[in-house]
Amino acid sequence: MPGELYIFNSLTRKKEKFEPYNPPFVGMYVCGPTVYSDIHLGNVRTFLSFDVVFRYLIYLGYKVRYVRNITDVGHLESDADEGEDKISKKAKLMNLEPMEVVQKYTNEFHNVLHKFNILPPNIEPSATGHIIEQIEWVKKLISEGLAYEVNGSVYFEVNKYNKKNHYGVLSGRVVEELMESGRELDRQEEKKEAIDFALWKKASEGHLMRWNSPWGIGFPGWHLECSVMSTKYLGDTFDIHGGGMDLKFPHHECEIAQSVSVTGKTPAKYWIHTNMLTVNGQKMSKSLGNSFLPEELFCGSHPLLDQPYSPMTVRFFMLQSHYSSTLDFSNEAMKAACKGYKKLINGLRIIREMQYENPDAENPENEQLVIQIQKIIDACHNAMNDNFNTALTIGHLFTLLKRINALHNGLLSFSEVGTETFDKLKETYIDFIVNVLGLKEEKPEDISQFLLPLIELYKDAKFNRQYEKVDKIRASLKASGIVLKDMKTGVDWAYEE
RNA sequence: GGUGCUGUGGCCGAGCGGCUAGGCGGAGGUCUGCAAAACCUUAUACAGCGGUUCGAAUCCGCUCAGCACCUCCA
Repeated sequence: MPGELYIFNSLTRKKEKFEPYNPPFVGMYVCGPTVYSDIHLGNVRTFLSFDVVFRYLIYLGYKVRYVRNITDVGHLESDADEGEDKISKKAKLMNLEPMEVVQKYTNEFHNVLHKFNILPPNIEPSATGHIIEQIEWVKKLISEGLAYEVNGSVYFEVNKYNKKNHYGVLSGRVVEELMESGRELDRQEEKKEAIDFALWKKASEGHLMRWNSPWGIGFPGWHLECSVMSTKYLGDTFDIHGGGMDLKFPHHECEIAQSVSVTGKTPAKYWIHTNMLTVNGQKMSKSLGNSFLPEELFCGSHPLLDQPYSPMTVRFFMLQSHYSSTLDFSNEAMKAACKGYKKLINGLRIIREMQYENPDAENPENEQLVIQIQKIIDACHNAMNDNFNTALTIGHLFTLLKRINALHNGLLSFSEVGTETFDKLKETYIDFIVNVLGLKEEKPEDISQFLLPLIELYKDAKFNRQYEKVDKIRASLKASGIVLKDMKTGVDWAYEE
């Protein structure tokens, strides 16, 4: 039985015992992508990290409602609430309707996550689907006296909020310092203070995404959607809120300020922030030009890559580090991960088929061994319970794998392990790899690479009149849905109809 | 300038006061027609300098190197 789960809470900067508000239910909100372009591998890391959190909570028996949003409006291009909306800009560039851009990249996003075996969330709300709710929130914030309207835009007044609350609880920032040490902030004609942030922006003439509001035609600010949607689907208070490190400030800070202002409560109990994927020690990001797309990775087409890497290799690679550490991408590390992954997954194939067999009186149950295996099984749980330490878990799984392989090739007899321990070993290994870590077998799709040499064998056997062999090959292919066809022109194959 | 983080053997990467992490790679061995796989054994570490402690990779101080956030970013 797994013990207690501890989570590092960014809000308190401490590891805390996980006690959901309303067990067995758990509410988890994770900030999703802005769908204005393809997601890169760094983005994938974040969603992968939360996928494991989601999976492990389910594994522990919680009923999880996982909400991950799609940002399809309001995310501005340049600094300090100025500049164009990212989606809007892309739409102009591609000569598409903004919602076409949104759909295109949302589809792509789903596609990519699916390849990495990342489970879909239970609810995936979009910002544009919640304009009405967002307008309601802006109204509330104005009536609370914490927001003000200027020229058809509405801003959150951070200073005022900070009098009664602490703007900066999460990121450890102090408002006074923020105001002093800010960068050139001369462009903020509208705002009272540079640190104020937009709740609603007036749409200029050419702006493509526009909605009617009490303040005129406009669109919602970026931070608002998460406050609105998280509380709508998970309640004023919920258990886990997650996102990448780089969202901590200002995005999550603003979110807290908004939610506290409207509901009077800090929205989430546990905040989880995942760390960045780096390349040569630098954060992977589009602007630095060191990012690559999952698709480029799968076919090895990017200059930084010297070979293709499969989705599960990448998944394994990422799980070998802790979500809270930076992870550096390199070809060497990926190649090592590729081998490691295959080793682990070969073990999965073996143990799935393996049955306890042949009790053997000469080798009675080895008490030491049994204790050792039990200990490692417990260690797997303990590792995951300790703030989702997937790297350690994998380490333990490799130790279990040694026993599995030894059983497989007869270096260890089943009776030494005993039925009970064997069952537990099998269950743990499969459960952790498949359900918790979300790793799966990658069966080669291109069957032709097996087919051709097999067909050669078939021809040889036929030529030598080894019909037993011929029939065997035929049967085995048939089992895979392939039929061989003897024709005058040679041997061909077809999918069985 | 402010806030925070990191520095582990050839590479990646856990560990956060005493006990072999692990993977890849290296060396030796077992098995095998050969090979591969697998199994067993093994070497190579905690950026530097001080301090606390019976004991430090792990705590404290300083130094050096690097990163992230403070602007859009997962």
